[in-house]
Amino acid sequence: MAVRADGRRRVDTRRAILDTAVEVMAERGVAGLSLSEVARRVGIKQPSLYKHFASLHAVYDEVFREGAQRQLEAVARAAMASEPGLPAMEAVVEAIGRLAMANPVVAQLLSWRPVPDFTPSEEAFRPSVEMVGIVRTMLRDAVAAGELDPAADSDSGAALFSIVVAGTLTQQLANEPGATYEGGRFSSLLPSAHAMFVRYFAPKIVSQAEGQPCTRPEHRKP
Amino acid sequence: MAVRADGRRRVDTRRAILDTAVEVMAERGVAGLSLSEVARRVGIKQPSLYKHFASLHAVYDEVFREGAQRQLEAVARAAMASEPGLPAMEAVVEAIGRLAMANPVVAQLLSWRPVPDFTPSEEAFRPSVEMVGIVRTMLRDAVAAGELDPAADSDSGAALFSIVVAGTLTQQLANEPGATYEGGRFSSLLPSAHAMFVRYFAPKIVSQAEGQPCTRPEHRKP
DNA sequence: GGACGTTGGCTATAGGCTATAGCTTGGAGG
DNA sequence: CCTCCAAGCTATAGCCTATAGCCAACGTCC
Repeated sequence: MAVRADGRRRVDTRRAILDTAVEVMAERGVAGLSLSEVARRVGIKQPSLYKHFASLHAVYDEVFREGAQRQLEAVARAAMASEPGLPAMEAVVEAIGRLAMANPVVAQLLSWRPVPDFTPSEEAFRPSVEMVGIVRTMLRDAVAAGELDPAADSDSGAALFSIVVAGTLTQQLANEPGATYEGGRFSSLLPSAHAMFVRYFAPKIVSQAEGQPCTRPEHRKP
Repeated sequence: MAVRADGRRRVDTRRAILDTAVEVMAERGVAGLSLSEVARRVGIKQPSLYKHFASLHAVYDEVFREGAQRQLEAVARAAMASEPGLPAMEAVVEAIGRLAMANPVVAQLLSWRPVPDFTPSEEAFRPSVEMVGIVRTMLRDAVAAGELDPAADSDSGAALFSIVVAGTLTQQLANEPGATYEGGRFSSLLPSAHAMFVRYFAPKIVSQAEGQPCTRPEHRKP
């Protein structure tokens, strides 16, 4: 394996390019990435960069893939760590929210299409597809546990779930990109947004075993 | 007023530039606008374009301003045409949805920040600010009519409303940009998304006058 | 131990973009 | 009739992506 004058190996340079790319995007906007600027910061000439990535889009694609992968892992971890059903859903929502606010650039790349002509490759997209599967499983679990109406475990249920979660985060990123998870005007509403979803799909038939027969179902304070 | 060789006047050229800009954005993505391409299509040389707009950002700004203005008008019209309260809210949500799907490019420019370094001028943003005012009024009306809990008429109520509406539309635009309002996987859920909001802020105290005292509030089928 | 292929740099360059400078021209208004 | 200026033009600087082609050093294999 070839070694650079300063002793850095290929993998390191590749890593440096990706990290610097995210850094540049953070400063100039996702669509404002410039390979020339990245090369300058990494300390190589711009054409040398093409030894590591075939094109600007290839850099975007790799940032997308790694971001999707990390998101998938965070979601899987959160889902594992909690009881199946609503607790898992809550944990997952929080995990996505925190990750998005910690990596706003990657979050934008994942949830919008901000770069002209760039659509992620199938390969880069795979983790996202897998994540949708996890979400569907969570919904099924919550339905099975009697915590949600069966209607929640459907395409439109999943779509509404993603509307609520992604909607909150994209509003946050568009309007107050620098905020923290707790401090953001929108991101701090993520639990409420999730509660909105849960209430909408509240099960219609209250179990006869629990609660008084003639009580209105609890209204959690909005 | 000077007249061009082909008889077009200044205003017409300006109009043509703006229309062509939207056209180019539709083809190449919002951030993919190129003044050179616009000039080519309008039939003038690229530097001549600077006689009408000071910069690329100025073109974006004007597209933003006009888009925000049209959105404001659509919202105001929809709100006027319906009973204050929930009917007006429903009408407004539908109006925003239809307008966004009919002008996806402008909708993206309004609700994301897709262009590096571009933030709309205060002037361009004014209609959007005014629109927030209308939304707040609608929420207040619905609370006054006893259709929503007082908690809905608050900053977080308004934020949740915009999460639900903008969230639905941005998911649609990001994932299926070409769809129609009715056909879109997400945009077709806009009424459900709105219902989600309404149910979340359902008034806690049911008027004693109406309904049986011991009935669970209706659960509209999700 | 030496020859050689591969890796990862480099320079030069083509062609696209925004933006500025400065020239030209024809119609409007005094 | 003459002047002025709006709105076109060419030329050019300086940024960008991407390609072509050169070269040094390292690892490998005979």
